[in-house]
Amino acid sequence: MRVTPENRRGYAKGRARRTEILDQAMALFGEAGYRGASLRTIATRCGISHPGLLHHFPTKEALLLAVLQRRDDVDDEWLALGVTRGVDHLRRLTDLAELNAKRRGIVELFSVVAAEATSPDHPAHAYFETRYRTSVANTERAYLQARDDGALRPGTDPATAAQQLIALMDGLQIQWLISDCTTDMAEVLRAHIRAQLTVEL
Amino acid sequence: MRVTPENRRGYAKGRARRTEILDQAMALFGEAGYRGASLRTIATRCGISHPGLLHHFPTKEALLLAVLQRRDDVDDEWLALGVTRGVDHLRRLTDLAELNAKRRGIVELFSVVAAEATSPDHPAHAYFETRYRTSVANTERAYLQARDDGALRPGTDPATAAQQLIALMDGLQIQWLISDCTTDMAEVLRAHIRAQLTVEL
DNA sequence: CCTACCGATCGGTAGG
DNA sequence: CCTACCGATCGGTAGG
Repeated sequence: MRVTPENRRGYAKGRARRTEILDQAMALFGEAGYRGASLRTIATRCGISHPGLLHHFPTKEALLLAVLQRRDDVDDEWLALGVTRGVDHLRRLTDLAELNAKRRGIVELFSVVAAEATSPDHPAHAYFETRYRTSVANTERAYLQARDDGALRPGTDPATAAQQLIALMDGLQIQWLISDCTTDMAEVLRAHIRAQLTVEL
Repeated sequence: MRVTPENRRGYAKGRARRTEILDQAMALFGEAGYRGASLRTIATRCGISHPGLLHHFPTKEALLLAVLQRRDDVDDEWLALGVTRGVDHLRRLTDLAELNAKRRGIVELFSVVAAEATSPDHPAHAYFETRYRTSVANTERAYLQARDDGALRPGTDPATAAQQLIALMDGLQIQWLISDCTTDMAEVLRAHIRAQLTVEL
């Protein structure tokens, strides 16, 4: 197919529409959960009909997975996985908590859908299973590197510390959401990590 | 009304039915969340029709609140609130995690519904708001008592430690559920608390 | 991208 | 406790 100005406009429009759908879907999945969100509501917020939405994403399930995948891509890039290491990586995680405190929608999305997805038949079950495994593994690697750098307090087990840190982040998000954002997630996280280190965070 | 054998049997039967409904509702709310659970499914599992269920609990919302309240009553009694104090109370919380590892349904119920209830319009929103506040307050009191007993490591702030411990318990439950019960919740909790104490846990 | 529709399911009520 | 029903809403499809 020849690339004419019309074609380019058409593709750009389609991409913009897809992005708008993903944004609105993220917000509603966060507010109402996957089960509680309806395609009609998402579509209306985008100014289209719900069969119009299904033209871009064939099923509700595909839409959810696209939303989750996009958020992960953005956050993984922001975390600079593979670049930062050791204590730097741990600090980066507290920075992420600080950033998340300005993005209620994203925090809602992951908190609510992760809880839903503990059911084995939930469409995002496998996604979150993998996500937790890799999150804990990445964090354990950071603790191991911190130990190699002599920054880890003796008696701190990297594997246990990794499970703790990921659990703490998730639990704090729930508290932050239910307490109407009065919990200082980043500061509570930093206090936890500081107690594990022999160096400044 | 005179207490005849017939009355007693009638009341006992009603109580037994109510208990069965609460048990089945707890299980399904945990599996599917509040929004995802239907009164018809709960009723069928009890061997009655869904209008039959609504004879015992007037609305779905009332049923949810009754389920949550009953679990809290049982757990508060088990925790022996007001009896155990200081380090004993912290140990009691790790014992609760150990007990919960044998009660997947209850863990699911609180994890899934708490996440749902972060929405301000969720029927259990106020319930969880209060629940978190009192849980954190009770835990902070235990840390303060531990400090008075000279059992708390210097530099550990009781208010922060309380937020951490509650968040850790909630986050570990999610990990435990999604990892198909391979996470050792109680042991990870104990490692966290030990690092804060100058005495044995 | 639309309108119009499908069958299924929801919480709750009427009336017994 | 039941049957029978209400209006609303759901995800998805037909057909254009």
